[in-house]
Amino acid sequence: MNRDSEISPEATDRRSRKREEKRQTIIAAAERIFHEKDLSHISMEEIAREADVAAGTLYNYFPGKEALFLEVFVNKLTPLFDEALAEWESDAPFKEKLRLVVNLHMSFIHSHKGFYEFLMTLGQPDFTAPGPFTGLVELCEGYLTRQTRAFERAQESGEISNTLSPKFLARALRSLCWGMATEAVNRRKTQDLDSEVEPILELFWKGIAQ
Amino acid sequence: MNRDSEISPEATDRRSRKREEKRQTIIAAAERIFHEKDLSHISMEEIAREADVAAGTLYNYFPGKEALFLEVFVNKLTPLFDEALAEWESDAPFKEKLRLVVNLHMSFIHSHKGFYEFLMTLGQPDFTAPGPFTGLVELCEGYLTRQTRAFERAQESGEISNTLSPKFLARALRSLCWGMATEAVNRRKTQDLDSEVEPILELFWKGIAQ
Amino acid sequence: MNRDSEISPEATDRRSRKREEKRQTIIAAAERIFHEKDLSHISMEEIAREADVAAGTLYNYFPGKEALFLEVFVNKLTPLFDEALAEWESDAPFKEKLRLVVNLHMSFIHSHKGFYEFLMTLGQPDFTAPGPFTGLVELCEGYLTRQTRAFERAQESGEISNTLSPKFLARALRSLCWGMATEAVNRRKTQDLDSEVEPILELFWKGIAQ
Amino acid sequence: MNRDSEISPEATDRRSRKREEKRQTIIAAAERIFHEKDLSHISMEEIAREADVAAGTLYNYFPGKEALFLEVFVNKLTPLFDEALAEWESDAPFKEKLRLVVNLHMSFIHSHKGFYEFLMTLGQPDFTAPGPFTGLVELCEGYLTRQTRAFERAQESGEISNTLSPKFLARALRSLCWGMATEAVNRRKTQDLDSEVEPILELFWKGIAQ
DNA sequence: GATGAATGAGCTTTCATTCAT
DNA sequence: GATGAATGAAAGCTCATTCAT
Repeated sequence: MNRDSEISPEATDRRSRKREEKRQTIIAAAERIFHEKDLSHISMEEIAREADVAAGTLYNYFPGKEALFLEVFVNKLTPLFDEALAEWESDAPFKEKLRLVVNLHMSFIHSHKGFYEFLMTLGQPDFTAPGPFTGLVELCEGYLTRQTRAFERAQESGEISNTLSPKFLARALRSLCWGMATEAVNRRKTQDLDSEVEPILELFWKGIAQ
Repeated sequence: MNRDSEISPEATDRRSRKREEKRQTIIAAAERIFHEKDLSHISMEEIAREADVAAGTLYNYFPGKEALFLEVFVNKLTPLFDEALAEWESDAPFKEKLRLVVNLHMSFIHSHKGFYEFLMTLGQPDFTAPGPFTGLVELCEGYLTRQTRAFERAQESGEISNTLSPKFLARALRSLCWGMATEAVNRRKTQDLDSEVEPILELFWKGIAQ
Repeated sequence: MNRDSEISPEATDRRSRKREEKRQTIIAAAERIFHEKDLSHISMEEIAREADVAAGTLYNYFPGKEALFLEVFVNKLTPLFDEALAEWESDAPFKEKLRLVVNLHMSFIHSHKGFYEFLMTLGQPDFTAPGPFTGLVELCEGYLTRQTRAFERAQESGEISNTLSPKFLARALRSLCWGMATEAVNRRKTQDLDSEVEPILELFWKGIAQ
Repeated sequence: MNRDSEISPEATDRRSRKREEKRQTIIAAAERIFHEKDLSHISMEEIAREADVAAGTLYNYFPGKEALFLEVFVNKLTPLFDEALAEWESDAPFKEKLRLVVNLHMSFIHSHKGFYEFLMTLGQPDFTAPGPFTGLVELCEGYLTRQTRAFERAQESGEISNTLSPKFLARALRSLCWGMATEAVNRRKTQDLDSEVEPILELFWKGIAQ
């Protein structure tokens, strides 16, 4: 009853809106830098400079470096995964869904290459041991699981061959997308990313077609 | 009569043999540690301890940390690539060569997971810009190029479909192998690595078969 | 007619009463925390949280951390010293007064151990040099002086031996109480604190008895 | 066989002698500063400056700040305790031993005031919980235990009254010495420290004499 | 050549204090 | 008056690299 007695609800609202905006400013700054560098080469000082705040300010918003990046990852990956899953669970023909999902991932990687590099390391002992990035590992696993179910259903309905396990297919698709996109991005041929989609689709589709 | 006049050739030899031995001792030590940890978490002190030399000694053999690891990578990758290329250039049926190469890569990854994780980061600006690991990037590119030629020849001879570019195929194969092996290693199901080879082969082969 | 003309005395009163209440709320919060931790491990943020106000508010009531704690100490010590002095200045037999005062101090220490620990550091250069805690040093000195006079009077009236200087006796008594209480509290034998009173009294009394 | 092969034993010796000297230089520097300030106000940087080395160098000799100070304390306290125990275990008349030990402690405090202040805080939860200073706590306890036995023997032989428990006496003596010495030092009347010995002795002796 | 002590820039993090709202 | 976000100067600590021996 004490501390709120003199503050109008609107003021509180505006403040928390501003706060949320700044959180996003910081996350965006971290993301921009992450785009260019390895996690271990990014300093909090650098993020602060990019976000145009003092170093100490970061700690008003995130308990530490790892927590900050966890949010960066989760914030970016969640909408991607949601969109992809909506696709998988639609009624379109399987090949169509495949094309759309590959497109989705490729263009995401196009603009978020650093994420995928980092995600490749999530299996390292440091991370699989319960730790700061456990939440992220789980997020990715969850997505993979639901993707696996999409392959399962397609096999059951006879849309694709059931020679290979659905789990293998989900992983293989992921590997192909990541690998190809990474290569393209690394070589700075990002304009060609779209042109990579059809070959992947063709290779993969021929590989699984009934 | 010149400044070398007092050193016998044999002594020089023995000295340089000893020197080379110590170089290898250090490289081997670095490799053992790299097997367990991220590059940025390995300290020169730690390598020195593992190699049973003083920290300063490392700098008599390598100009710095990055140069040391460059050698580690090159030393391990060269024999792998050589063996794989010998395979590609043999006269066996293409599908057979494919199986062998996939096997080769998967089992290498099995015992050198850290290498692949590191290699995934080589495309980052830090590295593609001329830098300490340029040599490594070139080594990998060279391998990829020669692998590409193997696909080219197989298309020319009609052994495989020529719908997809050989360069795409070389990269797609690499992505599949790395992606699948990494997953397997991450999940600690290393004993199952062999069982991954056949699915990859099947998916890929169906995708490219004439 | 002057600038206060629009504020009724009662309103002013109520305001200053409220202000004083909040001051006390803050002091009480700081005291509760001080009970558990070293001064240098207590943050203003923590005090604010405990007092259920914002961090900035503390600075409307106290110029800074040290000033805040100065008040904490003075507020707690003043009643203790007042009670002890009332005792010393009573007409009871000296040994009885001694017992009561020892009891008073021991039980105070029992529930305010942190205070005494802190007081032990007041002699450090940081503090004896005129500084934020000068007021506290003076308060303690004042108490000691009046306690010294109690010993003086007892010597003059022949109640105790006058071999030792009254100033020495006052300090020795304080040392004994603090030392023994601290030990007891440190050892978590706080339930035994009462049983420490009699030995102290006996040792001290035999030491000064006529 | 590798790393030592080229280094003569003398060189090794000289090096470790130098190392030990520097250790002592650092400990001495830390001690000088500790003499003036509270532990929590001393920074590693400051110690390094006083010892005329770089900040990082400190960490070549001690794993951290606490470990450094632990050594400071143990190094200074051990000889004091040894000397005092030799005294206690001698055959001199008890009163004589008492005088010597009081003298010993008082003059030690005279030149190491900071130590005693710190020691007073050793009972705090932070420290009694197993932690960096556990070793120090044990050292002090060990001394107190042996001092307690000295009182015990004196009671058994009838040299002193056995009304009070020997443990109480050991603690009371310590409290008196510390308290009185601290006061004297705080007031900068260090020249008068010697004159404090006799009053303590008189008070304490009358208190325990048979 | 080998050694390992010394360096110092860099890191992440904490926190008393200020100040716009 | 109250708020809490922002500040920035520390702090403790790590480590690649240098260099006298």
